[in-house]
Amino acid sequence: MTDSITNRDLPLGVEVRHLAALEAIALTSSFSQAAVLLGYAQSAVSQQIATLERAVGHKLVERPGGPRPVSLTSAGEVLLRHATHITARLGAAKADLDALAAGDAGALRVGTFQSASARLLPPTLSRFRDNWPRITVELRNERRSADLEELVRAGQLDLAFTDTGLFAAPLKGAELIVDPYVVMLPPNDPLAEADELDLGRLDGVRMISGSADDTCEARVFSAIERAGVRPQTIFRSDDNLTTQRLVASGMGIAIVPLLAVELFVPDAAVTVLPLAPNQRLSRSIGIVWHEDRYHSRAAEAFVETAIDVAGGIGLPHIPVITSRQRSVLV
Amino acid sequence: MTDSITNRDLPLGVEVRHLAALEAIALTSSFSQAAVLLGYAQSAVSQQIATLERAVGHKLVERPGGPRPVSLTSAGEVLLRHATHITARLGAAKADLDALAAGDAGALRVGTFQSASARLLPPTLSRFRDNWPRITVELRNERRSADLEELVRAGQLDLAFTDTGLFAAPLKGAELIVDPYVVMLPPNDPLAEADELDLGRLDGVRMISGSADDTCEARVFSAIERAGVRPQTIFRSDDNLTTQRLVASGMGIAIVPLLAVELFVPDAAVTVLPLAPNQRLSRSIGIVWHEDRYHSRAAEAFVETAIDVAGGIGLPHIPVITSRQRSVLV
DNA sequence: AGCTCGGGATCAGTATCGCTGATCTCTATT
DNA sequence: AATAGAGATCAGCGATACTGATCCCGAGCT
Repeated sequence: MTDSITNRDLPLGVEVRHLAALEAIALTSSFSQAAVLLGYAQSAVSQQIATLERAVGHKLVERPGGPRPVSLTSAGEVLLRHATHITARLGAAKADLDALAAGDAGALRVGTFQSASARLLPPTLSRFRDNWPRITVELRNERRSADLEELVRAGQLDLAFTDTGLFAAPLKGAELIVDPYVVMLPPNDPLAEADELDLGRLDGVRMISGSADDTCEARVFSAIERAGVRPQTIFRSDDNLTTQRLVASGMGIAIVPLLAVELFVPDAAVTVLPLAPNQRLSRSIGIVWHEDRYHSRAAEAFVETAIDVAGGIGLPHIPVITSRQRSVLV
Repeated sequence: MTDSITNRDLPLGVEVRHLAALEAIALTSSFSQAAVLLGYAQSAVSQQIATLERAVGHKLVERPGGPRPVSLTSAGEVLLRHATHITARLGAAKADLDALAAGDAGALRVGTFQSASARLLPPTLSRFRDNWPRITVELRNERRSADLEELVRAGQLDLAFTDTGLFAAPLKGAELIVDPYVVMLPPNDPLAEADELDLGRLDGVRMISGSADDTCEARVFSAIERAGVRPQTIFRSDDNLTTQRLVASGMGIAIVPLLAVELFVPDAAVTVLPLAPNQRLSRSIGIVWHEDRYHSRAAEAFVETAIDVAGGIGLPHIPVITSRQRSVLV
């Protein structure tokens, strides 16, 4: 370590409230609005920024004068990036200390994405509630699992489900389940005759895909590419059940993680096939948290419960079952 | 976003200097020593902590009374983790603003690890110096590339070479070169007869390995495991050249990245063989930086130079050359 | 042009805050 | 018991971070 003590004293006089002021200004593009946001008089904010600018030795805010909105200079932008992280971190610290104080009560902020919510979350939640009745679980749904990780990193979430499969610092995590990709077909599709699907047969086939920026979609796309075929995407859908309904109505096929398939929805009956053995594709669903943050006993218990539930879903079963009696529909 | 504005005002009155005080106490286990460290009187620190404790509503420091050293409570530990990151972040902000001000002068803190330093760094450095003479490059060597990434994350380094091959947030990076693993053999070793080495032949063979906690070593180990053999590690060495000398003196063989091999050291002549085609193993060497930090033009240029140099090293060549005239020694 | 208005800077004044230095208290040591 | 070392406490002062009033400036209106 080059030694953080000797160079820590350098940011002489920079204090949290200055950074908060900078953020408020960035947000509102106005000193006076920033002031009301922070509960100060306008002159206070004006002086705070002046002090901050003196402290760091840079002009941070561009004041065009007159009624025009103010903006950050490039130095201001640079500092702002750090400021947001610092205040976020402080918020996280507060949350941690609250959680510590709350003990077995308090809140647990959990992030989920669609297909985790569908199958994994309800049983986890209900079992968790039985054992930790005084914990309020606050759920937050995001479309992309990467966004959830970002929220955990920023301290806005205590736990998040993820399907990226990697727990790089500052994230720690546990793997819950390996979820194989399967093909959803209209029940009477000719491709449904086989016991499995070879991606090579998808040339020109009509497909319902996920959003282009989805990790799932990326995985599927690269697998298809690897197989050297070009199906045609006739529709993109964010929503698993929508996709399934589209498939059920015969519009095309879809390749989705098994957990995303709703087997028992009457009007969305589809046939599910595994992929050919040498083309097997899967995602690993896990749960992550921030290594630096206080991991309450409740959070710990939530993770344990999730692991337990995931084990109970019995991944070994499902693909076997589905591939046998491969047309599963009500 | 749940909105960082509404809950930002919660850490009422917590300021940077309080966190700095907490850190100093954690470091010294003493109020008075913390005070001299920070340049305050002892009473000041005492009051700062008191204020901080009042602000967060937790006892943070355990004062056993008398001459016994103080320690942090669990709440103190929790807060400390955040505090270190916050102050580190502030330091990074300072460094960024300095770099911004310095323009084409100033410092660039670059992290390296052994085998990157050996081959990639010198030409990069010399070319960089030609174009950016006023930039001081501060080098820092770490044994493990993961540690370097940690330093970049903490803002202690502006750039770092890496061999983990992944640029997960908050790190961004560029790939420089793919470095294949090769076998180093004593020149007269019977295994050196072949044009390549099949890991399957390593059962019981004496090996010089790397440290057990090294990523390189982990990769090699798992490849060997996959091949289903059990060589015997007779020695572990951190130092590439030491390893090579040990091999040269006939003590055993070693599997190392090609860039780690010193081809022209007189008293360390070894034979180098590629691995069998289906057992090819490589690492990807890249260079990383922090996505939130100010990426100066100099840093940008350094990356470009490194990419350029890496391209010039001509990875295509070397393995071919070595496998042909496979005994390379002076 | 001149006027007006919105928004930031400035300034005086004050209440607060944060530091120092001296003193007090406590506990382990002798 | 006396001592020494370490933190808490307190008075006091100097710095500072607010408020509120005022000034200043540029854009847009008439």
